[in-house]
Amino acid sequence: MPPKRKGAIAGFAGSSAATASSKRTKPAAPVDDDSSDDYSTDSASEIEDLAPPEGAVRTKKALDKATVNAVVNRFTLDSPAVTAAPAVRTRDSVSHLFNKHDFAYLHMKPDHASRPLWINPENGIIVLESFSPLAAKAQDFLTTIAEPMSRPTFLHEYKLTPHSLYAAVSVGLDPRDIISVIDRFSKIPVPEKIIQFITNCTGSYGKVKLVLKDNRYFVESNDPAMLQRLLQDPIIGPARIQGGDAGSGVIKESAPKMGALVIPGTKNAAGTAQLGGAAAAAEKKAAATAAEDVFASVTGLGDNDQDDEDEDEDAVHSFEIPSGEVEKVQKQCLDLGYPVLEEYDFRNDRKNSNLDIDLKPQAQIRSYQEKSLSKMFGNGRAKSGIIVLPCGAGKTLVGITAACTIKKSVVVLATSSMSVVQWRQEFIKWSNINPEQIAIFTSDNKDKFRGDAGIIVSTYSMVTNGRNRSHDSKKMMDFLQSREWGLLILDEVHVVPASIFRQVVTSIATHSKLGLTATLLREDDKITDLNFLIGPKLYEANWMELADQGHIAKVQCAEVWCPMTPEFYSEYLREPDQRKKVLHYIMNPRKFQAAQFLIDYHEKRGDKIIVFSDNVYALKAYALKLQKAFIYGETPQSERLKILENFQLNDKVNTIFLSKIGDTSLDLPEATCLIQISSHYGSRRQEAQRLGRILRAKRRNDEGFNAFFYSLVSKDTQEMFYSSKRQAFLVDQGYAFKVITHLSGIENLPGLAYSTLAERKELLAEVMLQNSDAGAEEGDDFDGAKNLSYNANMKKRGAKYKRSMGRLAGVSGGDGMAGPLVWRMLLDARV
DNA sequence: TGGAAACGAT
DNA sequence: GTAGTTCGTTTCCA
Repeated sequence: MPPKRKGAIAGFAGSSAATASSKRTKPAAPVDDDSSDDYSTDSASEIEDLAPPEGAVRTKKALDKATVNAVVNRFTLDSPAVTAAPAVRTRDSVSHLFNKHDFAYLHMKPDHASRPLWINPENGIIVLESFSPLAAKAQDFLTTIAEPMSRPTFLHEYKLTPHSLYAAVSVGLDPRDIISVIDRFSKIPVPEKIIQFITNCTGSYGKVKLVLKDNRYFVESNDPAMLQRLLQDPIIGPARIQGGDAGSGVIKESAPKMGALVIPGTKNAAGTAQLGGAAAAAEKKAAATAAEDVFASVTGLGDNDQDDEDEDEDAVHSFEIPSGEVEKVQKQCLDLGYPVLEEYDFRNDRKNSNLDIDLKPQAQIRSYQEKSLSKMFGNGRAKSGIIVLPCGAGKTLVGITAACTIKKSVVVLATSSMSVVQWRQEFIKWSNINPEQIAIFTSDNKDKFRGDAGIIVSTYSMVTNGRNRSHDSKKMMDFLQSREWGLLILDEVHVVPASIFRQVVTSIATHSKLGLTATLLREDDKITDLNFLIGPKLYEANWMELADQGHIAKVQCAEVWCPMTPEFYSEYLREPDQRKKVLHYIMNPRKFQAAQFLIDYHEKRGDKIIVFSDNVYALKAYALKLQKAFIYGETPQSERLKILENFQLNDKVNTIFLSKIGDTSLDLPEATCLIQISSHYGSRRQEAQRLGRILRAKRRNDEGFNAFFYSLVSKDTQEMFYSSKRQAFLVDQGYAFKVITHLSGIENLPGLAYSTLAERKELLAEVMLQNSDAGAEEGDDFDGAKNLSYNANMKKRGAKYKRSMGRLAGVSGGDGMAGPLVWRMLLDARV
């Protein structure tokens, strides 16, 4: 997978450190070696230079990867060496690393050193040298046509996928131009296979459209043969509604004309919008969206207006499908290679009344927000899709701006009732919407908005609730489903693929959908469903870039390795029950000491600290021992508020402990330091979300960082494995996790807990008592038989997975697609 | 206000 | 191909 090597090995806050990457077991994903074509002649001494610091754990895989990347960096930074490299590979100490990913046969262009891209001819993976002077331009282009996979310091990795190419065509790029731009940036001529791939993927895009008319869905195409093909499909055919007037016939219409458009808040914002026709020229300019600008700047091409003319002549053919079948049909079309295009020509929608909404003048859109919106409104119509921005980067404002552009009724869905209230407040803060026209639909508020058009903010569970509804709720749902909406904004869109929540997409009739999230990640394989549930990913911001530009905080991430004390470790090893092992490594006294030390250290520096513990027992134990406030699920609302208020305003309260309640569902005051003592398996999303809690912090700036993120891990336990899994997403975003093996000065901390054996034994006894309590409860349970079979299952699994360990271990760290089961298997295999 | 039920993520 | 656990959320109802 990605080049995991992230920057120099450096000290951290006065403690001995090594980069986490040096011990990561990353898989031999096919990507690894792509960019490594011609440097096999490198000498063995290079490898020795990279030997890990004394004491760091390092697997062979990791060594290989670090070596490869180092060699890449070496060569690409040092162009004379590249030029000197013979085209024919010689047998040496590193040749074997490349295996079948040896691309030495490819001919590099004479001036390859000044070009920033490598392309893998086999799988469409593109590696960008981010230190190239052309990198910024290349990056803009690549984010449009390819999927970002990993963006650490020196080498960024992108992948050409059908979805990314669909998205590229949908913002108006032409396949020939895509190929010619890649060719311009590439060190090697674009491989034939890649050209084929791009042509194939883009050729079928846009031929099939899904259109909502009068609350009915139609599949449309200019090409009758295409519709015939779809109707013959065993899944799509039967879904068709037969006999309806519009359903059976051919509807002739002229395609809507492409129009210029100003996204409110961008550049001259509300100003030009009000000038009307006078500012037509300026409008035209603004409509040449960021994507086109980038494109034009590298190609000299850019104006594709001619294409519209022939469209106008074409008749549009269509058939109707029921709303319940929309998801199925969309998925099937995608599988057939004819992705369904969903666009909303909102400016020519005369049927649905307009909503009076504009951005307030003080709402200034940042460049990346503008860029993401230009992907959505690239051709004057609203495209359905997903925008990915890190926490704190202003996702809400993007959604509001989209609403202000479309100016039709909007539904906003969020995960919790708290964020529903926030969405409404933000709408009122950033736009001139009449507060009476924006209504909240939750369990304790079911008012409608005033007038013909308006905004409704609700939760996913409110809309999907299948059980009996209260009377008001039913009335409100009828209202929601009885009308057409211009835009559906889906906050935290990564939750939508869940079996119940995905219903929202079809149960609300909307012309366009905008999904927003910071972490387009799930630990199951359902995230790709969003491609047909919502639409393509329109934009994904680069976290590091935003941090460099000062839009989000710069965070120093560290993993603190806490050795197990002997008495805890032997109990940990002795304990057969997986679930009970957990408490041993979370309650590890050395981990507690590390937490105590770090809290002390950062409180003295004036930081506000949040400590996360997913495990409630540990949460309470730590917080009580350290005499800090804590919040978890059972904490009553009033107390939550009291604690948060104190945390924000009281100089004496600088540390709070939170359960996973803090991941999403609390509105946290600004913190500058985050310590994680226990977490939920290998959830990459949780890790990213927690980090997001300090991304707003920009107040402090010490050693170049605004905030600190520590993850406390008990050494030589399962936790190490989960921890590396969890970090994968952030590492791909370019974050470097420093490994701290020793916190200097910890021995001298006055009042250090558990420094005597007696204290540690007492703690151990408590932990074991807690565990046996949990066990007793289970025993009392009538479901004893179920438990038995579960345990028996686990045993069987253990045996099975041991056999396949070698192969699976290769998959573990890296392609990010390994499901939870695979991790469990690995755990069983390793322990 | 509190409990029950259902659901989500792992 | 599937269940496993725990803690969180939401809803509605008494």
